[in-house]
Amino acid sequence: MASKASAPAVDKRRQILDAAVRVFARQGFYATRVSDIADEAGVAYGLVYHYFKSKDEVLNELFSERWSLLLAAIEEADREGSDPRAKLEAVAGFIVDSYRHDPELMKVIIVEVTRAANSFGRTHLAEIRRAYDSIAKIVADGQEAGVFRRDVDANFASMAFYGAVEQLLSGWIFAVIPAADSDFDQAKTLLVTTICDGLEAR
Amino acid sequence: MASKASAPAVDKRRQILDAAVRVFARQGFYATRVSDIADEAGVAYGLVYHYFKSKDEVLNELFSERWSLLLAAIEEADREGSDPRAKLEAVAGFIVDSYRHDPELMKVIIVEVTRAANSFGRTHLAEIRRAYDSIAKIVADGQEAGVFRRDVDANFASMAFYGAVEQLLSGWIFAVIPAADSDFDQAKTLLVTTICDGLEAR
DNA sequence: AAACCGATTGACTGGTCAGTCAACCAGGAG
DNA sequence: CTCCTGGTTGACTGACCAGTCAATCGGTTT
Repeated sequence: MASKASAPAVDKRRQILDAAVRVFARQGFYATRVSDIADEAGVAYGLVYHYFKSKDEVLNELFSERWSLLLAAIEEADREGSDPRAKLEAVAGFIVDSYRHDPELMKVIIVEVTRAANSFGRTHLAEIRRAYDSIAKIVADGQEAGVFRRDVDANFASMAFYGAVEQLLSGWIFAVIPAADSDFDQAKTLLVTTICDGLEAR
Repeated sequence: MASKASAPAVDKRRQILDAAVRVFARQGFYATRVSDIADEAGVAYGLVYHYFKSKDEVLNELFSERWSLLLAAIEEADREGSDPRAKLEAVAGFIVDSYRHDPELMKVIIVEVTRAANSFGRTHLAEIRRAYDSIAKIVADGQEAGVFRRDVDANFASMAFYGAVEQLLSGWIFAVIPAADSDFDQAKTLLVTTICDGLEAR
């Protein structure tokens, strides 16, 4: 019987996925050769095809793995948050922390999938949409409760909020804005302040 | 002497650029063959290389052409606007109108350049940044004038604002939010309302 | 009418790469 | 010790395509 001890010393499949993240982040999906992934993972070329149907499937797997966590986090924020604002802060916090924890993976997901309207973005549109919808629901509930104004459509607000978050990550990815630990912490509250309270002095 | 009448009946270079927009928008840059562009433009394959050094240069040209208009528009908004809020509304308005007027071109610019951190986004980073900076300046001036709160960093606010705008276009591109004429008009004011006044009821 | 010249054509080439596959290896079972 | 199985290897191939280039065309100049 195959005991745990006799399992392969390392999970090659995982090894390939992790290597793919690094290479995709560095070169982009299209500029990445399957051989780059294999080299980075320290396995033979053919092994990539033992675990994955195609190069596309590697990226699909990376995306779905991570995005399902995001969806779960948004739904948990909605369930557990005390008020709409706290819920939005939890969502922003999760995304920012995801980036802080694994910037390469988040870069790949955003650049190659979420913002790629012509390739993987289309493929995963349904999953991506689910995130927008969940955020819109938070806003709509806030309106229902009288906390949020009703003259801003909830779907519209959801896009604006998510767009602001993603653009921040984009700024970090492009290195156009500073990305120190303090910046990440500030970002969470600043994001919610901006969207909920607005820029105008009062 | 070459009179205007004897000039080529149609500007083939322009014809190629316009065709490229349509093809890039439909298939994405990477999935587009140079022959697709030539076919769409109704010219021979080789002519594309008569007018452009490479396939990349076609996209570069499309981007730079349009982006310089955007930069000019932002700076004009800054110069002519009566107050910070009006300036931001002018910026949002210009971008939204750009999309309304030529959605395919804006799709290409956003999807293939602005959001492509690994390829053309890097190439044009300086130009893209200039837009962020100009918007940040509008915000900073607003803070200076006491109209905008000072506890939200101007660069941060600029990213949030631009991100919200771009995500809206993205929503239209992906067809996740409705894109009727009335939606475009509403978007302009809603965008500014959200960012300046915030979502909270008051 | 002959030379000229830039615009236009499209067949061709050289290089690249995703995906295949036959062989190899390790270790468990009989 | 031999067979079997599933993980692992990497050379190979078929397709694809960006970019080249020699030939052609049409209008101008002399």
